[in-house]
This record gives sequence, structure tokens and C-alpha cells, in this order.
Amino acid sequence: MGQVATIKDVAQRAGCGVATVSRVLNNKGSASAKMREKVMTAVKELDFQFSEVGRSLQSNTTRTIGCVVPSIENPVYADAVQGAQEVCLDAGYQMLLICTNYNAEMETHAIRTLIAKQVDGIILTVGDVQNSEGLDLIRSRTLPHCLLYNTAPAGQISWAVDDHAAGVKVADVFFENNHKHTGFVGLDFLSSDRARQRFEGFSQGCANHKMTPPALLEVGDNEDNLTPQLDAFLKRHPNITGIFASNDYRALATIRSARQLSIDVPRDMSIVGFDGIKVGQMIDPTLATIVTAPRKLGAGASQTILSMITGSTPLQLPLKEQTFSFRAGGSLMPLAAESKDGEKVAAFPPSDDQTYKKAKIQQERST
Amino acid sequence: MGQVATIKDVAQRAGCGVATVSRVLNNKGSASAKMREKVMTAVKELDFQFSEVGRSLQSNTTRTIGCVVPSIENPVYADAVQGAQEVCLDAGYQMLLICTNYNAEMETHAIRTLIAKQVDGIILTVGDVQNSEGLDLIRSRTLPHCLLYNTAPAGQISWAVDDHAAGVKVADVFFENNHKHTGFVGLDFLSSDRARQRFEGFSQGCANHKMTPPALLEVGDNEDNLTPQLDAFLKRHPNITGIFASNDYRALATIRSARQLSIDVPRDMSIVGFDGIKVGQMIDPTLATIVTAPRKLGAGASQTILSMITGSTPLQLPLKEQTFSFRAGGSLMPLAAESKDGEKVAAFPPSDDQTYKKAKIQQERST
DNA sequence: TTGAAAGCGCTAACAT
DNA sequence: ATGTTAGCGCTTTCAA
Repeated sequence: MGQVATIKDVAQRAGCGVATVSRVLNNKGSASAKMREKVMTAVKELDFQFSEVGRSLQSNTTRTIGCVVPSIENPVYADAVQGAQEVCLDAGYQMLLICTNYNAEMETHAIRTLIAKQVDGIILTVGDVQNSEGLDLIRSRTLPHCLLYNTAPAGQISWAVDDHAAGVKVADVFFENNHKHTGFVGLDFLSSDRARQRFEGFSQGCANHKMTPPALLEVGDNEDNLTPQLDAFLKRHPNITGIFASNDYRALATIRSARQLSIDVPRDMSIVGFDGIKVGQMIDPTLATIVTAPRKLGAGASQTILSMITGSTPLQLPLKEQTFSFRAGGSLMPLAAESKDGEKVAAFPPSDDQTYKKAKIQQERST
Repeated sequence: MGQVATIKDVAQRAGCGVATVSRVLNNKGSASAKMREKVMTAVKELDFQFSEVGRSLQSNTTRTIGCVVPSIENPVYADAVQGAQEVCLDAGYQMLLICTNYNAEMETHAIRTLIAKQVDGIILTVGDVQNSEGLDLIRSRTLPHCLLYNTAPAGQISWAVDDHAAGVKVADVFFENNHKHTGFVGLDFLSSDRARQRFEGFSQGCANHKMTPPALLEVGDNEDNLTPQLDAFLKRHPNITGIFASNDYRALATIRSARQLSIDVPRDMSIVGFDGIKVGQMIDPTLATIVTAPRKLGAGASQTILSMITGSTPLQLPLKEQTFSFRAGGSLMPLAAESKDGEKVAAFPPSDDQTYKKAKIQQERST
């Protein structure tokens, strides 16, 4: 249905053998000007295009990269996939995309399918690097592959945000702004080792500065009841002046819940998010956050894969330090030295405009 | 590299011909229990999987659907692609994704590539339905295809938001809330016929209610200077109390700019967005907007394609009326009857909570 | 029930 | 310079 003319049809119409057609169209081997001419007109007349299926069978190569991510409804993955796809396309490769919906069975099935489809390489985010059936499958075939957003186990190559280091960075920022009592709001850790690493880094950073260990508020996936949870949490930990949310959406939800509890952000509470989504800068107050570069990670993963396939380009390795940067925002404000224990006093609140400029500078530096 | 064992290897190991292996594995034709056994163990031992490339060449079918969209960095497309991909996967099809970055040449190239890859069908969003080289290419091969987010020309099938009807709806909403003087903020129409249709529908709706024709503010892609543009716009049209933004991001940007101009939303100005992105409900005020269901559109497009391919499933047709719904939000507030000409008076400002409940009811109705 | 062989579209080795 | 042909992995006749 999709294709009509084959190389045979072209050969017949041009009055030559199929090999000649192949040679002309691929600019490989010799062909007379006359033959070239005849072939080209036949191609035009038939609107001929090679079938990649035939080529793939013959060359044992598909010029296709498989990509497995949990869900592109999450903009972090969407952007990464977009970046990966662009690099592939530039190199003449196409991308087969499968979303697993955070489901381990789907993940295995997806990888099996991609192997069957004979992709030349796979870029993937798995649920658990230590225990992934699909990953084992890939390894047993020595298929070029590259992890994305998974912390690489020893010897593995991966493009991912250094969640631990980013967590440390947030602790540094809180410290610099004089917040000593902090909290962390995250999804329950069972479903996200990434959030756990952010928390661990954050704890580490707090310890480095001799700050109180961060209080932990684990919330479910259902965001509706964050407000009462936050209320109870803050009653248990009344000293807290700074909260690190495991991602920007959660940070926004936290700000909203705080507002419902008549807690003003940033006057009464400073909030720092994670990811650096676009809207963070469009709202009021703007969101202080860890900015990541999903596109770059995706593009990097593609470059890695491509260099594994062609062997030509020197293997690109992600630089851990460059996988994130902090962006200041109105949701974070310095806290004056405590006048009394536990009392919160705001010092020289920066105007929104100042904060914005600060954010901009920070951003430019990191690019 | 990717694949090792072929059907030949299995046959050899099982001590039979390749045809037997094929029959056993496909459950087609007869095979003795003994042979089945031998084949299955050979398969296990070799960890054999069929090569889809070989199958495709033989069957002239690839079980692959091509998908061409401008960019999945736009969550509207990301969600649509995700929905489309899921439906494909459920039906045993995979998805080859190409993003065109709103570039016409890329679009043509993408479609050419997908044809060469012998995809069984194509789901696509083109820049200009009336004038798309790629679309012509597809039509000339009678390849099953389905438009997504493009208004279908006569006889064409397309899954898209009814932008015009949605525009009318927004006018209705403004009218119900007593806003008679309105404006429309959109990207310059050259690059988006969708925004133009929203505007035309909006104008139509305003005319229906004998309202002033909406004033038009066309902004460039660069959002930085929205504030001065908005300022000038509102000075030219001082009566405006309601603004319809062509999408939610632009609505947020408009709210931000308004705030910089000391115009309070919704007290001094009501804003309605378009798309229904998640964060619209997480900010303060919540964003009144037209909610669309990108996932459903994508899924619908896939169903259409699949039924075109298999002919079995009854062809799904998009229902125009169900492609959007209005969601109330804090950014829109009723305006009291004008006390003096041009003077704006807010009537019974709804608490955020009320607005939220209202939004929720609206949302539940529409699902 | 089973195997041999043709053929899907293409490339590359070989022959002319 | 050009044509013939084998073979990539698979399915499907067709014979046995």
C-alpha cells in the first residue's frame, strides 16, 4: 500500500539492471552519464524511493534508535526525547519511541520489541537499574545502549542529572540565605530513587553546614490532600523556614497549600523546587529552583549512542557538574539572623525585579 | 550486532527445516508435539526472537506508525503523542516519531523518510493543510493517514480541537460574566492558523452577543516585551475588562505583565487561557481556560489509523463538540453592570475556594 | 507432518 | 560500464 515502485520497476523502465539503478542512486561504483540520465528520469516518473526495509535486511542495520522513557507527559522526559530525536535525525537516524508508564512489565516488553525491530541502539530510562530484565536482555546482545536519567552503576554510561550533588547545592543555598531549619517534600521514595538521591544529597549538604537534618514529608501521588499534610508537618516542625520540593510541580503545590494555611511565601517560608520548568518564571513569586537541561541530556545520550554505533566520534561523556544549576527566584528569601530561637525575621526582601535579574545572571552563567 | 540467532540457527539446533520453526512459533500449520518441543527448547537456548525486518520484507507491512508533530516540548503535542503511542502499542504497533520544529522543509523530509521506512500509516500535524508537500506525497501513495490538530479540509479526517467553537464559547463566558469589551492576545497569525480560528470564533461569539468586536494584540514569539506592548494596547483600548489569550502560557505571561502594570487580575482585568495545562490550577489566581484533551485526540487519531489499516474496527470519528470544555478559574470574575461608561466595578468576588469548586464541577461534567 | 524453495527489495561480488 | 546473481530473515506455497 505505502510503496509502489521498487528498484526493479525503475530498472525495467530505464532499460538496465537493478545494480545500475543501485549504483546510480547511491553514487557508488561507475555508471555512464547516459545511464545516469535514464535512471534519474525513471525515478522521477515513478516517484521512486528506496525501501528501507530491503536495505535494512541487506545491511543488517536499520538507522533507527529505540527510546524507552516512562512518560512524555512529564515535560522533563518530553524535552529529553525531543533533544535525543533531533540529534538522531541530524545523523540520519529515526527514533522509535515507547513509553512505559512507569510499568516494569511494559519496560521489558518495550525493550524486547525494540530488539525484534532490530534498532541500532537504545536510549532508555529504566525503573530500577539494578534489576531490569530489559537491561539484561540488551546486555546479553551487546546492543549499543545508553541510560538516561538513571544513575549509572559502575562501568555504565548514563546521561543523568546528578541528583545528589543538586541536593547538596540546595542545602548550600539555604545555608547562604540563613535558613537553618529545613524540610523536604517528596513523593514516597519507593517509586522514585531519584527523589531519594535528592533528599540524601540535601541531608548531606545540611550536615556539611551543621544545620538541622531536614525533616521529611513524604506525600502520595494524590496531590489533593497536601494542605492538611503540610499543616500537620509544620506543626510537628515549627522551626522550618525553608522547604525543598522534589520537583517544581510539587513546589507549586506546596506554595498553594502554604497560601491556604495563611503562610506567605517567601515571607514566612522559602521554597526551592527542582527541574526548572518554564512556568516557574511566569508566576508570582517566581520559583527558585534547580534548573536542569533535559534537552542536553537527551542530545548527549544520542551522541553517545551514535558514537558507539559508528565508532567515529570520540565517546562523549556527561559532565556531572554541568547537569544542573541553581536559579534564584522570588520564592526564596534570605532570613535574618534569629532574634529569638525559632522566630523568623525577613531581612531586606529583594524586589521581584532584583530577584529576576539575579536569576537571569545565574542562568546565563550556567549556559 | 543487535541480533544473533536467526530462524536458520533455530532450525539447525532443533534438527528441522526453517518452515517448521516458523509454523511452530506462529502457531500456523501443523507440527508434531515432538517437533514443537524441540523447537521451543532451541528457541530458549538461543534466546531467539524473530527479526521484524525479515518479516516486514516478506509481509510488506511493518507494524509501525509514523508520527509527525512540530515539537513535543509543547505539552499539548507531547500528550497527544503519548495517547497515540499507547493505542498503537496496545494494538501491537510501534511509533516512529519525528518532530519538525515548525519547519516546512523538515516536515516534508520527515514524511519522505517515513514513507521510505514503509510505515503502515502516518499521524501528522502539518503547518499548512492547504499547501503541504508531504501531505501530497502521502496522498499520491494512498498511505493511511490521519491529521492531528489541523482543521480538516473537506473530505479529510482529522482529530483536532474545534478552535472556532472554542472561541465562540469564550465569548459566551465573557458575556455571561458581563464583560462587553474584550481583547485577544495571540501570536502573529502567520505562524498559527489555529490561533486565527480561535480569534475568528471569538469575534463571531462577540458579535452574537452584540458585544464590541474584540481588540487584537498580536505579539511576536519573543515574550520579553509583552509588558510594554500590553501597556500600549490597554491605553488604546481603555474599556477592555476581559482578555482571551491564545494559549495558557500566553495567559500567564499576560497576567504577569498586567501585574507589572499594577493591573490586578481578576479585579481589574479578567483573563481566559487556552489548553488547560496542569499548572493553571496550581497557581494563584487559578487560570480560567478552555480545557482540551490532547491525549484523547492522539488516541483517536491512532484508532482511526488502525481501523484504516485493519479495516476491522469501526472507523472512529472525532466529535467536534467534545474536543474542549470551559474550566472556570480565579482569573475570571464577573463584572458588575457599568455604573459609568468605561468604569470597571467588580461584583461579589468569589473566594478562591469557590472558584475552585466551580472549576471542579465543570471539569467533572466534561469528562 | 515436514522440508525444499521461491520471493519480498536491496546491495555487493563477480562476470562480462 | 553494466548485468547477473547470491543472500540478508522470513513466510508460504508446493511436494513428499
